[in-house]
Amino acid sequence: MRIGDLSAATGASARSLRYYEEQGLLASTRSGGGQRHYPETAVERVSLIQSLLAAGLNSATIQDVLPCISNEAIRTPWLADRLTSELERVTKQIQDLHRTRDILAGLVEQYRVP
Amino acid sequence: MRIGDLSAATGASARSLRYYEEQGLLASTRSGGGQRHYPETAVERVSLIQSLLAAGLNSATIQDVLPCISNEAIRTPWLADRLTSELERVTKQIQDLHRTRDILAGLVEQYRVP
DNA sequence: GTAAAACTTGACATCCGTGTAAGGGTCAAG
DNA sequence: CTTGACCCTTACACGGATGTCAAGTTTTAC
Repeated sequence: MRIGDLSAATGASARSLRYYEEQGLLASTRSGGGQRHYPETAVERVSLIQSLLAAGLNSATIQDVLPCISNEAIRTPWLADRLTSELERVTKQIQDLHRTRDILAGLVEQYRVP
Repeated sequence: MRIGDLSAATGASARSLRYYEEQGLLASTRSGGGQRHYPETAVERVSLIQSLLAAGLNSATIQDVLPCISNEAIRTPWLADRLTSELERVTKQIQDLHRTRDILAGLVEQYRVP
């Protein structure tokens, strides 16, 4: 599939897909004329990238953390620690968001027009 | 309390506190020489601001949503709708983060050095 | 009264994923 | 072929909270 198809399938803009590749997060092959082609599996990979970005990981971290193009999955304690630390961060973030949601819910209650 | 005390009490930098005031989120009185003074209640208010910022609300939205300096709480259907919409956004964000946390947990499992 | 610490305003810098525009090349259908 | 849709690279801009520097003023401690 070409970049437009992948974009349509994932909701990521073509710009973003090129950026992911530039950051070493997403691989593509090129046709004779230089256009990118992706395997079907790219859809899931982009979805994963989007999730991790939304969770607050930056592309360098994702690059470290995902088995990728030039970066075969190497099992090191360091990598496991890194992942665990990100996991803890996200878990804390979820807890904080719960608190914030409660605050917002309280405001909604308070501001509701009777 | 002065800005340094409030900063220490909340973890927000003095820069951020001035920014909150500039955005109409935080009030202060000034001493003769022009230095800001805050009531004790400012600590809680800053904490609230920080939560809402962390939840992805921008300062304009927070200004709309918080009963504030120049912006007395006016109960309008519009405001309730706005808050509700933010509440839904945060709720969805929490759901998405749960999914991402599971993904990260899976990676941790997978990369763990045996 | 003097020095140090804290504060003021203003301006510019940073991050980083994404948008967007320019100028040109590729590909498939008619 | 030609045409229109799609894609390429390069480069610059943005948002928005926060950092940081500069030059000057206020407050506090001694």
